[in-house]
Amino acid sequence: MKFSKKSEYALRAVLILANSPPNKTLQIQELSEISGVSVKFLEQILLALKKGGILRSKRGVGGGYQLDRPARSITLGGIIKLLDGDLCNLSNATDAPGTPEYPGSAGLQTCFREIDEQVNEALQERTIEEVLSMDRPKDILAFEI
Amino acid sequence: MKFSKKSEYALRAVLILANSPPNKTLQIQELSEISGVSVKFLEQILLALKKGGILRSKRGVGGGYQLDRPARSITLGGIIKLLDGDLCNLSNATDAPGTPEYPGSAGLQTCFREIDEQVNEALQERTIEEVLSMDRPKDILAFEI
DNA sequence: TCATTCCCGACTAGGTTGATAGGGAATGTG
DNA sequence: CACATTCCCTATCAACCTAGTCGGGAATGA
Repeated sequence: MKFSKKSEYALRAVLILANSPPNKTLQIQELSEISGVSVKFLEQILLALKKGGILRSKRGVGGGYQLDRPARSITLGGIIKLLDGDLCNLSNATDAPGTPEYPGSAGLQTCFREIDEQVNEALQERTIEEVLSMDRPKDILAFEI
Repeated sequence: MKFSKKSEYALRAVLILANSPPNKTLQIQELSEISGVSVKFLEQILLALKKGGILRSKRGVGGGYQLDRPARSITLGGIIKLLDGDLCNLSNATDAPGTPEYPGSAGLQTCFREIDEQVNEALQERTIEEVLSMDRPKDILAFEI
C-alpha cells in the first residue's frame, strides 16, 4: 500500500514549480537540486508530466519547465495516476477473472471498493495549491505578525 | 496501492473457516480446494496466521485448522498487517530520512498521513463477521421468505 | 509402527523499480 | 551559419520483491 518513487518525485517537481513565480521557467538542473532527484531520472518524470498535460516546456537557451495550468486545477490524484497508472485499486484483486466464489467473497469486494473510493476521492480532491498552503498554516503566520 | 496475494489468500482462508461450523477443523487440502490456492503456498500463509494468533491447528489424523478467536474479533486490518507488514503507509515515503525540504513537503506529508489514518481505520474496523454478513444481505433474505 | 497432517526452511523464475547512459531534436545567440 | 544550451526519447541494467515450488521433519492418533 504505497506508491512509486516516480510519483513522489513528480509531486515534488510540481510543488516546486507551483511555488515559483508564474511564468518563470525552471530547468531540470534546478529542479533536481531542490528536489534532490538525479537529473536523468527527473527528466523522465518531467516528460511524463508534460505528456500528461500538467507541465509545459521550452527548449534551448533559457528554456525549462513551468505549469501548464493553475495549481488549483492540479490534484495529487491526477499526478499519481499519471505516473503509477491507478491510485487505490484494492478491489481488483478480489475481482480478478478466475477468482473463485467462497464465503465472504462478495462482502470482501464491497469493502475494498468502499476503501478504493474513499482514497481516490481524497486524492482527487486535494489540489497542489491546497498542499502548498498547508505548508505555512495561517494561524502560525498570525502569531508572527 | 494494492496488497499482496498472501494477504488476499489469508482473507479467503479465514473467511472460509469463519463460515464453517464452530469447532470444525478444516484441512489445508480442503481450504486449498475452496479458496483455489495451491496447498503448498496456502501452507505458509496458514502458518503465519497461526503464529499471529488468528488460527489454531491440530496435527495428525483428523487434524486441521480453525479460528483461534471469534470472527467478530478478527479484522481485515489485523490479517493484512500480519502478512504484509503495514497497511497503508503513504506518509513514510515523504517522511523517509534524507528527504529534503521543498515547498509543500510538510503539507504533502500531512495529506498522506490523513489518508493513511482513514484507510487503516477502515480496515481495522471491519471484522470478518461483518464481511460474511455482507455476503448475504438481510433484505434479500427477506424477499426469499 | 505407520499413515496423516501440520511445520519449516531453502530455493527460484519472473516481474517491477529505480536509476544510468547516450544520442537526437529544437531553440536562441553571435 | 555554427554552436551552445536545453529538452526529448529509448535502451539498458542491477537490485529487489513476489508468488510460488520443493523436500524433508515433527507431532499425532490408530
